[in-house]
Amino acid sequence: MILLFLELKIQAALILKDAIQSAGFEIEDSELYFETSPHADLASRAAFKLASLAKKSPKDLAALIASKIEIPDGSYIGEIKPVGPYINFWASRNYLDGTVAAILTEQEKFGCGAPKDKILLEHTSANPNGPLHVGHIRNSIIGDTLARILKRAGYEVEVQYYVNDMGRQIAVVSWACERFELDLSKKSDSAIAEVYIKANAALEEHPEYVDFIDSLMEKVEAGDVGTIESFDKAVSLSVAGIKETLLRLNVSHDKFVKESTFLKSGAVHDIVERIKATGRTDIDKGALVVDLLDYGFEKTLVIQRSNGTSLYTTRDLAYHEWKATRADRVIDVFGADHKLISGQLRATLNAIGIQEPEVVIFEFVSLPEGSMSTRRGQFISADDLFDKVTTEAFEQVESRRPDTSEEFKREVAEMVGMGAVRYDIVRVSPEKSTVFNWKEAMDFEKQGAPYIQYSHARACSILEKAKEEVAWDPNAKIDSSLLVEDSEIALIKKMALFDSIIDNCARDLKPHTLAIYARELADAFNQFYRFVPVIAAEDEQVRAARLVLADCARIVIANALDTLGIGAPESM
RNA sequence: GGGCUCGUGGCUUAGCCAGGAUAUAGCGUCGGGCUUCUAACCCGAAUGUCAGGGGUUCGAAUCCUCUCGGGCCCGCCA
Repeated sequence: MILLFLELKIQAALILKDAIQSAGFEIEDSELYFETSPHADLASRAAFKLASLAKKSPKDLAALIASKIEIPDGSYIGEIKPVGPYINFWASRNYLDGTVAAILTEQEKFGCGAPKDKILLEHTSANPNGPLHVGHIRNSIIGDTLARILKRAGYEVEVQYYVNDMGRQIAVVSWACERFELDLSKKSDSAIAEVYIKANAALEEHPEYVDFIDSLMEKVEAGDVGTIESFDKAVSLSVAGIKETLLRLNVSHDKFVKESTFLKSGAVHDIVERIKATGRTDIDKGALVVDLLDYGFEKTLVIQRSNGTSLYTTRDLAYHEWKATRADRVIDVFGADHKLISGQLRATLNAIGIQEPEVVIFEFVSLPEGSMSTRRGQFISADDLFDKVTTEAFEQVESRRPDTSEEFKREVAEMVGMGAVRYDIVRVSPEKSTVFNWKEAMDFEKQGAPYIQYSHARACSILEKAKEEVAWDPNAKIDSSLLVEDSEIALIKKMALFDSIIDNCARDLKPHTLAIYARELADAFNQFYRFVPVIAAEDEQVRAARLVLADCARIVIANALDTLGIGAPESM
């Protein structure tokens, strides 16, 4: 793994720190105040911070520090200049040439970090009471993109889907399957949703049926074989459909872990005992509750119903205990409705000395008519969205590339459509609640996934043509110092940022930053494409260098798309 | 009622955690660009009291506080 921008920053820090010390001041690494800036490749605001201490103006101080700067030979830093109170850093030719060389050497590994700890990441974990809807896939897309980012950053990542196979909703599903006829001509998860919606309507009309649902839950908890089988059957049908949907979204899980596992193993019982041993528990109207007041929670947390059965929370505690033993870090991606409960979960785990998960919260996706609900049948299924988007994409391919084969059109439509869905969701930062909008989701003109994919296809197209027309050899040695045009340099610098983007995303657990970077990278390539002739370059050496640059762009765009879980078509 | 969170041009959105150089980009609008490597592209223009008030600071979209508006949550659902 070769560091570029991250290395540039390290070198800049050393140089600046030495200069500040030569100027007679002490400063910590964390006080160098580096920032990326439109005015330079890297800028420092350290002069502002030292100003009051030094009793000098930031401007004078910046000039003083700059005058003490010594750049070692071979540095990634080429020039450092004070501009007003700022100390601006520009990259050297060495950095640009190093970037091109690193991309060629590392290819699809470009941007990867050093090997790190093991992370266990849980995402999606939607209840198996119907198909995934457009709210659930925000979880899947954020979770899957994070998993890809963390892997590229160097972590060993195991991804899990936690399957609720014994809660109240599942009891309703199981009851629904017996009471109403399943239409198995449909996709299995949709068939489940259909009877689940009917069952909920029936329960609302006849509240007396609720006792029966309760008895089902008690039977499962007691290990009644027939009831467990009936729950399992319903859950399997839903999960099979959910897996199909996730596969199409290019989202994968290493394990589907069932809640009931922890009841059967005795882990749920054991963890309740451990919590009791802390002296924090109490009986409130027959239910076992945990006092978490010292963790800032006014209300107690119920971990056992008055009839003695466990709750989702109880089983989730046991699940997290198990996860903590399998990895160095545990990360959960949850919807905003889990904010409070995940805080209580963390507090309880902390109270019994178990490693707490890091929780990534995303806000809800609602419909113009209100929030989505499987129970009420108010949702847009992910399958429906995928079908509509890929159908629209197919029409686009048909009109833009009429001479291509049916198979080509279908493949491109799938990549473009699904890419558009993933990009549209991942580009927005998780803390914003959004309203689903068909028009936005179907728009391929804006700078979304198709824009990035198109730039990749363009790069591939140049290279293909070069192989045919000028017998281009991708392995031929080139002189990258011939890449001197503004748009060439801007493209190289943008590519060099990839490692630090991955690093930042992995640290902050914020995948939208990568989405924005990918778009800017495509932007930089498109400008190069527009302003600089590659195959038609007059000088043969220059042409060879530009072809390599196009190849580098192809590699980095493909890596960025791959990390976003979006396909990179060679032609579209 | 209480807690958490969001509010940035007509619409969508970056920057906010770690306060500093003309506030990011897209869509839409207006104008320009295909005899040249795929125009799902590129270039230019107009559009902002960064929800509103108050405070901290040499300096606030960013920190604190209040108000308003949207979303989510508030013990035996998950």
